[in-house]
Amino acid sequence: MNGNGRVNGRLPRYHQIAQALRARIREGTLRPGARLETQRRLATSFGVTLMTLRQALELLEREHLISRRHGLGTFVAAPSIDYDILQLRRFAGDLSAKGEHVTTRLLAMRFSTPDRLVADALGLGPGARVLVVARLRLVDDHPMSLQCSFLPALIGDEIVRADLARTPLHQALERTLGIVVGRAHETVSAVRLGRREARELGCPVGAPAFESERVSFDAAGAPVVFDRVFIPGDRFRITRELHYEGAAS
Amino acid sequence: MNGNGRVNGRLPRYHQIAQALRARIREGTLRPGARLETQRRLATSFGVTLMTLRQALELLEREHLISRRHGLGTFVAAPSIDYDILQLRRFAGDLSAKGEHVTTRLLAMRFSTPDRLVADALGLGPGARVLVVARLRLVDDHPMSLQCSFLPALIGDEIVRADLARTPLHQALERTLGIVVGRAHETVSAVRLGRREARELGCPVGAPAFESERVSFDAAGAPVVFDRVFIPGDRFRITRELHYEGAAS
DNA sequence: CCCTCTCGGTGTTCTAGAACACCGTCGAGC
DNA sequence: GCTCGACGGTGTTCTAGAACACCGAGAGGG
Repeated sequence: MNGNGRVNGRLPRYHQIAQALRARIREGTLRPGARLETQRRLATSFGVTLMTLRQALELLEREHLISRRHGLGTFVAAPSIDYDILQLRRFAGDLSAKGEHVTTRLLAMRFSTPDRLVADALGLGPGARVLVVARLRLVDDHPMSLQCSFLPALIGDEIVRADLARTPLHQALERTLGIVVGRAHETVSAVRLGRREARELGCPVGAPAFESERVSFDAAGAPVVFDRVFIPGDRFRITRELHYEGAAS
Repeated sequence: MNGNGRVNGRLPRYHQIAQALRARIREGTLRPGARLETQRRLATSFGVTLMTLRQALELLEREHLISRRHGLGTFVAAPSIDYDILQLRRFAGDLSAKGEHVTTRLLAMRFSTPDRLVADALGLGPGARVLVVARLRLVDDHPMSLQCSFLPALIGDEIVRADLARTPLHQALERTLGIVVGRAHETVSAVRLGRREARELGCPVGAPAFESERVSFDAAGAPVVFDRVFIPGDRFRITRELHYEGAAS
């Protein structure tokens, strides 16, 4: 009747519902293989429409937390096993090991509202505030990479005081808040440098560069920090060593 | 008013719509970066409700074919494919699993003298001859990567006969010569596409791209093949999952 | 000149209801 | 005893409309 859109300023209703169900699954109230209540029943009990509830289920299915089967029901999916075998080396940027002189210059640190990609990655609703930390990494006083980190406001409040020009962010997180990063997901693409990035890095606009976007998660699986890094292509390379096991048949 | 569900026995309406839009993108009626019509307008022109149209867009967004931006519009995404760097070599296999149509076009195969970098990597003296194999990888008939492989003449003599448009090089090496690649070293950098690469890949000259250079070694540790691959940055991303073990050691 | 605020356009979330489509089961008929 | 068809339960697709939320641009104030 009212088509209210959103009454309160928080997360969309279907996100909230998804979170609630996620919690039930994580806590074991809903065990793998168990069948959820009927969609209609769930909708009623959450006080929303069937369509809205289905949006929530959509999210969960995309995360492989549930599986819906036409005519049968909705089931908690078996936890997918992460068979990540190879321990990937770190970026070859571990230059400090090579005796290079690496420094960090803090460019900016302020609160702001993130763009959609960042907000999504951090699981924040639109309008949430984050702490943005912009840093320039220099090798032998030559700009090497431009890094923007985004932290949820609650975490950012505590981090603001740390001396991020000297202390690695991960270390600050651990010491100040006891947060340990246990997992991260990283995406690297090849892009052209924009005006601002080029200026900070001292490159011509449009120079080829790596852009890395990384989400780090704490031990509980909650997103902690989003990093966006630009590295000019002429100053950096990714190297890796591959080992092909057992050449199976 | 009818809430028809499905009148005909075919695909759901929103799937049909998604297909129609997919076709427009593939055929170039909608070019990357272009803005689609308003959701409301599209809904009207397809004769469906906003909600139904949005379901179609949902599909396309999940496929990374479009990107929707609140307050701005819906845009055709630059073709881009997530890929796990760990499995770079199993290129075709993974994509076809996603339902993409992957083909290889053999551009050239001839003997020539390699440049210094290649010769060094293969442990050859100056003036040695190598077999050069240039291949274009296409995903859904759209150029995806340009790959040049260099093999020492002795190996190349046997490989010339293989149908490299259909047979993976590694497979040909194993079947024809019993050579099994056991290890490889790869370097990835961000570069600007040169004239020739851009032409083959159908990109503007100077477009940002990944360049991967890889040396593969056989079980005895002898270099077997050198690969140089160009992948436009708007069609490819490296993704990886990192796991930080509990500060072991 | 710069900052702010409003405004129109665009995507987003939600409602209330209806008609399907798919699945397993159970009973009638052979 | 076995097969097939109806049935109830469950997920799926769709409608028509409404109220938001977000963004960029342009107008107005400092």
